[in-house]
Amino acid sequence: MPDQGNLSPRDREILKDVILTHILSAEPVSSRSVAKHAKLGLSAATIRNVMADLEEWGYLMQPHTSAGRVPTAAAYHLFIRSMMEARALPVRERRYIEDHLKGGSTDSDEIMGTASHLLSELSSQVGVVVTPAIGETVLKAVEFIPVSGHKILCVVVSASGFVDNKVIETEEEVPREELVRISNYLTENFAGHTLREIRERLVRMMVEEKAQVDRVLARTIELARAGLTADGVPGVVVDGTSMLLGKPELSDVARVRRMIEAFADKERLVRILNRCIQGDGVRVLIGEDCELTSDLEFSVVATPYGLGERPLGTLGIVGPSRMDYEKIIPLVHFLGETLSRALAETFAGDSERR
Amino acid sequence: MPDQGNLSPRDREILKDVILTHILSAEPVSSRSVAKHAKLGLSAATIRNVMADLEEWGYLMQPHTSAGRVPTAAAYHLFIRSMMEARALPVRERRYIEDHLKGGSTDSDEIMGTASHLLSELSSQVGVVVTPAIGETVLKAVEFIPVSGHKILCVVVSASGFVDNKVIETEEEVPREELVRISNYLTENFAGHTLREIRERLVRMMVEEKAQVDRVLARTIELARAGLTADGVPGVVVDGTSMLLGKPELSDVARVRRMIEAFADKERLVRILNRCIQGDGVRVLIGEDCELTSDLEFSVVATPYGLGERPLGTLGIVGPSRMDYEKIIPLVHFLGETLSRALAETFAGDSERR
DNA sequence: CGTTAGCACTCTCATGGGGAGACTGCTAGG
DNA sequence: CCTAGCAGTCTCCCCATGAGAGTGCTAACG
Repeated sequence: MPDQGNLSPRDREILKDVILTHILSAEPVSSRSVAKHAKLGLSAATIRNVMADLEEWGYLMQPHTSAGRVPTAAAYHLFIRSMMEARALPVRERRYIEDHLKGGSTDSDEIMGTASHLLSELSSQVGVVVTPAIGETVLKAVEFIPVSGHKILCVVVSASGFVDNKVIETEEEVPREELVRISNYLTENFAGHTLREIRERLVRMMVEEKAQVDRVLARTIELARAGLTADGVPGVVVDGTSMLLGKPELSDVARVRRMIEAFADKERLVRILNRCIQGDGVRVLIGEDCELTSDLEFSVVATPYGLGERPLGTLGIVGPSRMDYEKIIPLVHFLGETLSRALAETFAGDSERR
Repeated sequence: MPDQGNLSPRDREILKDVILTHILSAEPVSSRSVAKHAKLGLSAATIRNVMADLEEWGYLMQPHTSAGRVPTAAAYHLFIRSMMEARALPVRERRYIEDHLKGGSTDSDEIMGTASHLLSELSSQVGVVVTPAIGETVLKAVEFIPVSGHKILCVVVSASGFVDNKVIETEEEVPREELVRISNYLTENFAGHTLREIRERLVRMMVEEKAQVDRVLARTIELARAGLTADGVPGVVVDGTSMLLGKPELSDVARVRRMIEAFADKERLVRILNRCIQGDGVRVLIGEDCELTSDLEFSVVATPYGLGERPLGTLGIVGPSRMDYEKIIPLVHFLGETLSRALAETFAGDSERR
C-alpha cells in the first residue's frame, strides 16, 4: 500500500474521477463510465487495470465481484488533502449567511439555531452546532432578580452573548437593594474571568473570610456560589435531520433508525464534534474516524468557532461520507468565521453605529 | 349508520375485542381470533356476521377482501367515549413523574424538556410540550442589564417561571443606576399583567406623554417597548421521535420521512396541539381529525396545562392511532396536572420550606 | 330465527427459477 | 503498454407457484 507518492498522475486522475462520479451518483462506478468522461483517451480495459491496482492499495473497493467500485475512507482523505479544488462559496450564499447571522439584537441562543439551520440548508446535510459549556465562558455580567421570597433568579451573561438563567434558593429573604449591590459588586470584580476561575477564587475567599462575620460578604459569596457554579454541559443544536432521509444510503428503515438514534445521543455527538476543536481549520472525520454509527459510512466536517484565540464550541455538518467536500468544506469554514464574528459583534463592537 | 345506541351489547363486546386486539398486534383482526378469546361462546361464523355489520356501520374496515378487520377512527372515538376502562397510573409511575417534575430550583425551560421526555418514555410514543407564547404570560419582573455601550440585555420573568432574554439597542448610553431605577419602576407598575396588556398601556402612555419631555420617562417607555414587546411565538419541545421507528406502521422509509418532516414543522405541530386547549380535560384527535400527515393514521392525546384558570400551553403525545388509550389518557392527564402544579410551585408557594 | 359447520373463493406473501443487464478479470493480439 | 473480445459472476426484476389466512355464502340445525 503505497502512500500518495506512488500514485502516478494517471492513477490520481482516475481515482479522482471515480470519487467525483460516486459523490454524484451514489452508486458503484464502472470502468466504462470513467473511460467515457475522463479525458485520458484510454479504454475501459486499461482503466480496469488501474482500478484493480487502486483497490489493491486500499483506495477503492467493490461491494461484490461484478459491481463497479466505491471509494474508501482513505480515498476521501487523499482527495481532500491533495486532489480536490475547493469551490469558493458563491457570493449569493455568503451574503445570505451574513444577512442571517449578523450579531446584534438577537440573543446568542437564537444565533446558534440560525447557524445550524444555515449549515443544513446550504449543504443538504445535517447541521450541528455545539454551544459553549457555560463554565468555560468569560463572565460579562451577573444579576440577581428577586422573584419570590426565598427564590432568586440569577442571570449570567457571558462575554460572547450567551445568557444562562437559574433559580436559586436562599436561607433567608434578601432585600432588593442588597441584591442590586451584590450584582454590581460581582459584575465589577469578576467580569473578564471564566466561571471556572471565579469558582476557584470563591473557594479561596470563603477560607479567608471564614473568621470574619461580615454578613453582606457572606451573602455575596453564598449567592455567587449558587449562581455562578455552572454545571457547564455544552448543548448541541441539530437541524435538518430530514435532509438525510432522501439519500440513497438511508433506504432502509433499520438504518434510518440507527441514524436517528445516533443524533438523539447528544453527549456522543458533542464528543465527536469536539474532536475537531484542536487547531483552527476545518477538520474532516471520515467513516470509522467518526464513530457516529457502527455500520453507516458517515463523515463529519467541523470547525471550531470562538472569540479571538479562545475557542467556544464547534460547528459543522454530518452526512454520508459521499458528500460534496469541495463545497462543504468552504461552507463550514465560512460559517465558522462568520459565527465568530457575529458573536464578537454582539457585545463587543459598540463604538461605532451605523 | 346507527350511532352507538343501535349497537347491541354483543356488538359492542365484539368491537371492543377487535380494538384491543388490534392495539396489541398492529394487524388486522380475524373473526376466528375474536371467537377464541372473547368469552361469548360464539363461533367464528357468527362473529363474522357481526363484523360485517360493524363494517357496514363504519366502525371496521378491511385492508383487502380476504384480510381481517381494522378499527376506524369512529371505532376509536366510540371506544374512548364509552367502552374503555382507563387504568389508573401505577403508583411507581406517578412517583417517578413527581420526582422528576418537582418545581423548585430548575428553570421552566428545563421542566418543559423533562415533561416531554417523561411523556415519551412512559407512553413509548412521541412526547410533545407546547411552551407558552411569552406574550400571553403574566409578568413577574423585568430587569435591564447593561452589557456594552448601547446594548442592553432585557430579562423578562413571567409568573410561571419562564424567562426570556433579548438584547436591545438604545440611541444613547444609559447609566447603570438609571437602568436599575427603570427596572424597578416597570416591575412595580406592570407586574401581574400580561405582556399584551402592557403593550397596550404603553401605547396609551406614549400618546399622553408626547407633549411632556420627561427624559427619564421617555427612556423608560423606549426600553419597555423594546424589551416587553415580545413577538410571542410559542415554542414546542419534542422528545422520543425514535420511539416510533420500531412500530410496524412505520416500516417503510417514505412514511418515516413524512413523519419526521411532520415533526419538523413546529408551527403546524403547535397549531394541532393547541386545538386541545379549550376545555380542561384530555382531548383526543384521531386520524383525519389530526391532520399531522395526510396518509399516516396518527392520533394526538393532549391536555392544556397552566396556572389555575389561565391555560399556558398544551402537552401530550403523538403516535399511531393504534395506541394504548387506557393507559395514555390517564398518563397525559396526570402529567398535565403535575406540570401545572410544578409551575405554580416554582415562584408561588414560598411560605413554607421543607 | 339465530347460530353454526362447511366450503369455495380471494388475496397476500414467501419461495424459487430464469433471464436480462452490468461489470469484471483475463487473455491474446496490436 | 494498451485494447478488443469474451467468459464468468453477481444483482435485480419478473413471474409462476403454492401455502396460508380469512372471508362470504349457503345449507342445515336447534
